[in-house]
Amino acid sequence: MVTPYTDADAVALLHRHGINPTTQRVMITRVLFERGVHMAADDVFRIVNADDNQVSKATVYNTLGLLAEKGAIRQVIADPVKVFYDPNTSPHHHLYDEGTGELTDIDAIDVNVTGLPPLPLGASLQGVDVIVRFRQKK
Amino acid sequence: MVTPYTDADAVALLHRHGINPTTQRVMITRVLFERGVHMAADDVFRIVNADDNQVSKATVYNTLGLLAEKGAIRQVIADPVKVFYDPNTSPHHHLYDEGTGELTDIDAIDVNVTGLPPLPLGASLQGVDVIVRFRQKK
DNA sequence: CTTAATGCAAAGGCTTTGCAGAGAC
DNA sequence: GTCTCTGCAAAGCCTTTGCATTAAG
Repeated sequence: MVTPYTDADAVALLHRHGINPTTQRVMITRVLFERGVHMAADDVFRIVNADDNQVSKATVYNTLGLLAEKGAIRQVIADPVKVFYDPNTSPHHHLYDEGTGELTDIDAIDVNVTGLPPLPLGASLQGVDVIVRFRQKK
Repeated sequence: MVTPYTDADAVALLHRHGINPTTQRVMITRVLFERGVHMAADDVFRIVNADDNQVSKATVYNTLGLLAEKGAIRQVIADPVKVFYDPNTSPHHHLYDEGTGELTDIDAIDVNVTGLPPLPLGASLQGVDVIVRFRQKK
């Protein structure tokens, strides 16, 4: 499903995270937030360039890295081969199909993680990832 | 810390998982289980070849993959760049330092994950990974 | 002798980097 | 004019693969 997400929305989001909203960054942001689902860098690259726009691979990688670093999106490490980028930054978890490499969301509403130990001194928590890995029975 | 872990222990472990215990496989198994900590394939490769033994990179990768597939060790996907292999297959979770890439264990004894949704039909659970990501304050 | 495992080197996929050119203010 | 961003291509890193060689029973 494609949620309405305008250039103005993207610009606002970028500003909110202290990122200079250039043409390419806005395009990349829109691709992610319109669809609202995590994708790999390569997916973003392909989609951005689908409708004749031109954004280089380097810019896609750099921008995704920047967005993640600034907290506008979230990196999801679940696949041994590639990183997913998730526009959903609210607490939620992931279901990972080891057969297909497909990643889907689990709402965090009902999920509770308790009993975690305290962090090392001077450390700031970046997030708690819960990844449920499954495989289709053959 | 290096726990006593003999060739015979390694052979027994391999047998238990239906793996033919060849010289190289025993060496690799010992490296992991003596130290008892997760390491990347490259670490294993370096250690195995440290004391003049000769095991090729391909064999290290193949063996680690085989051990993981057979359930003798566990793959940990926490670093965007490389896969860790963990000789500890009992339930436990991980603390990941985004700055250094260092991975440490969290006992699962006190950790509880509740409220997970049911799996898709015909799926078998491979595991639930909890990864606590932190970063040193600068 | 037959089957399985190993080693080497090359290839592959994802990501990062260096640097020149283009764009923004 | 200065500073930032972009694009291209090359390089980097981890991992896999193909195939000939070697070991095992």
